[in-house]
Amino acid sequence: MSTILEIAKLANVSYSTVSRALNGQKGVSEAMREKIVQLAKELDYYPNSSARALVAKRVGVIGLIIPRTCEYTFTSPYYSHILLGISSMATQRGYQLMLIINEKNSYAIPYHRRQVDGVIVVGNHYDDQRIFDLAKQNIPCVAVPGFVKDSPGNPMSTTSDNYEANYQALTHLVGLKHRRIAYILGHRNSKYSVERLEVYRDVMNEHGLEIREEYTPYSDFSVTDGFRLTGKLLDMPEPPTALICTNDSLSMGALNQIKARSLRIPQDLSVIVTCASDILSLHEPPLTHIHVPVVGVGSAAAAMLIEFIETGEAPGEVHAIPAQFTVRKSTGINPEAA
Amino acid sequence: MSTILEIAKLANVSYSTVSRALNGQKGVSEAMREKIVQLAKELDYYPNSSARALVAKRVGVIGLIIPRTCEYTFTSPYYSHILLGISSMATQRGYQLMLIINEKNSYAIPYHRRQVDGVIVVGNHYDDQRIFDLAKQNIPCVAVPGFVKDSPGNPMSTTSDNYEANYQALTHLVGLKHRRIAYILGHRNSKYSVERLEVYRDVMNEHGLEIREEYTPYSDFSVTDGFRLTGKLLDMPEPPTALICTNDSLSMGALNQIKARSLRIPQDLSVIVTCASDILSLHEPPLTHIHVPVVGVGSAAAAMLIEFIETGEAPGEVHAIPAQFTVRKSTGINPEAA
DNA sequence: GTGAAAGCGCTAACAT
DNA sequence: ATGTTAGCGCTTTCAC
Repeated sequence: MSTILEIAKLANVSYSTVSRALNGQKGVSEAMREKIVQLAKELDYYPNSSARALVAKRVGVIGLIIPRTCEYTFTSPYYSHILLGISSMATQRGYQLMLIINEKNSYAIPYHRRQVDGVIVVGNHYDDQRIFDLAKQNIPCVAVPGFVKDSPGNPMSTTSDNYEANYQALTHLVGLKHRRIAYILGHRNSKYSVERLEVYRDVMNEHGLEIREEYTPYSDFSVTDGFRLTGKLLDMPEPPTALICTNDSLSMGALNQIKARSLRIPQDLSVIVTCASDILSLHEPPLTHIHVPVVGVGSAAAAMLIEFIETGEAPGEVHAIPAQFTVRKSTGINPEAA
Repeated sequence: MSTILEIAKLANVSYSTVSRALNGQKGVSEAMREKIVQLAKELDYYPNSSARALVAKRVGVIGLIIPRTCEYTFTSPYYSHILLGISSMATQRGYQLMLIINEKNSYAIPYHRRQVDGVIVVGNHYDDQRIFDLAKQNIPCVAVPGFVKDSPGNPMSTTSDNYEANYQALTHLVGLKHRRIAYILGHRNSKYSVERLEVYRDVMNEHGLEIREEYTPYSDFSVTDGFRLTGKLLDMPEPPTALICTNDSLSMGALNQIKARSLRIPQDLSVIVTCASDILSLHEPPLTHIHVPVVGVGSAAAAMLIEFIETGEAPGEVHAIPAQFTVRKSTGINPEAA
């Protein structure tokens, strides 16, 4: 494993010149720079990051904290796409990611050991006090996909703004004469469920439609629950004529159920799916959908954190990226109203 | 951020004494050690890992390489459980994990920069030459879940041994008088598909049963494909009376399809699922299954790599952990033979 | 049992 | 344009 010193010897210069040349600083003749760069290539030289970190007081690593409660993170397209976003931004800005799964102790330790320059906490469980401790200790930190309440003590966060897109989606259904609209939500405590239910109520009230609690069931976000709950909704004496699901997995389960019953979309049932990934993009008919920009949420989180690490300034406490509503072929006029 | 020096001052000793005390080395009086440890706690001291790495020539970090082709890694229970295994072993042995997703250049760079002491490559695509380059450069490296051919040039790997468990499973079905047995495989190029098909042929031949290619379809490993292919199998003029699926997702899709058609398990169809996770563990009836010990495969990979990093000795080139076959209630006598 | 000093590989301020 | 030097925080000889 070659060092700067060997290059210096071969180039017949001091090693500080080599350092300058390799770091693109001025004060080196072009000829010498080329010679050194060439030599570095030949010797298969790479700078030792520990040595560099020691003097720079920066390691160029971001800690990705996956709380225990989020082990399922990996299995959800939602979270895996957030990770992709974080990862691509980190790479682009020259940072590495350190994976911290199931940390039993304080989330601050990797920072104290100077293994990371800051952390991104994946998860929105605001009962995990350790997330707030980070902010209190002034450790560079972004929570994603954020919290419901963004009180002053909260860390920075990035998230998606789902109100407007959902408002459009529900209004679209009402415009198609649907009156019995179901919305399969996620966990009862999730930010997203709270948010979605709020829009649902707003739109229904606005149009003087009845709000039935059984039309907005909570779920565990899974394919299976999507399948099960859709079945339950369709088995009601007065089944909904339109259905929205709150994430990819639920949507997939719902579509399976509908297919299983040989119901036609949108003739028998209008469906709007929410998607973070593209696993539903090939569905026939093309789906009217709400696209949640999670890759963007992830990359925004990384960008925000890096900004803070490098400048010490928080670019706003919360960064919300709007979801997009797109009409395609899975929604149609309510058959009962035709 | 406090250093060893501050502790030394407060304790009125030199900083080498502090280092000894904190690292549990002998040559420090018990009284002094306690005083120093106490002081460290009060000052919220943590050793700077870069400084330590610089002298130790070890960083205590393992690189987790997720090739581009494995982005779906995160969404598959199979892979996410491997990650859990790797992660828990790494933690236990005091190593951190660095996530390297979608690396465009050589996989060797993080090692050359001394950011990691070795790498685990997740994936079994033997068309990725960069995996073999690692081994050639003598970089500590384990591939998981391994390759089909383990020729001398291959890196170390850990994997699951599925022959025996599948042999038992298929023999179990034959014993229940099934003659038309379907096996939904994974990708055509996957190690697992090759392996499974081999057992399938062996067992069928052994019992003089006809091998029909349409009973062993390839898939993309997904829930959707499990659903679709099961439908296709059941729609055949001579549908199978027993079905095995090669992973969690396919199994889930298959069960959805079977439920969708209101077929009874095992009266109408015997089913054996393959599972790495516990997402199917609550199914009714309880499923006869092949458990693939992927968490173990992951932790074995990490253990193997760490062993190699610390001792320089390869603990065998391939480490295969046997899968387990368990009979429960989802398999029964072939109704046509009753 | 404890201290002094060298050195890990690098950057950066200060000389020349 | 290039060299010299100090120092980042730590471990580890080698003295005493």
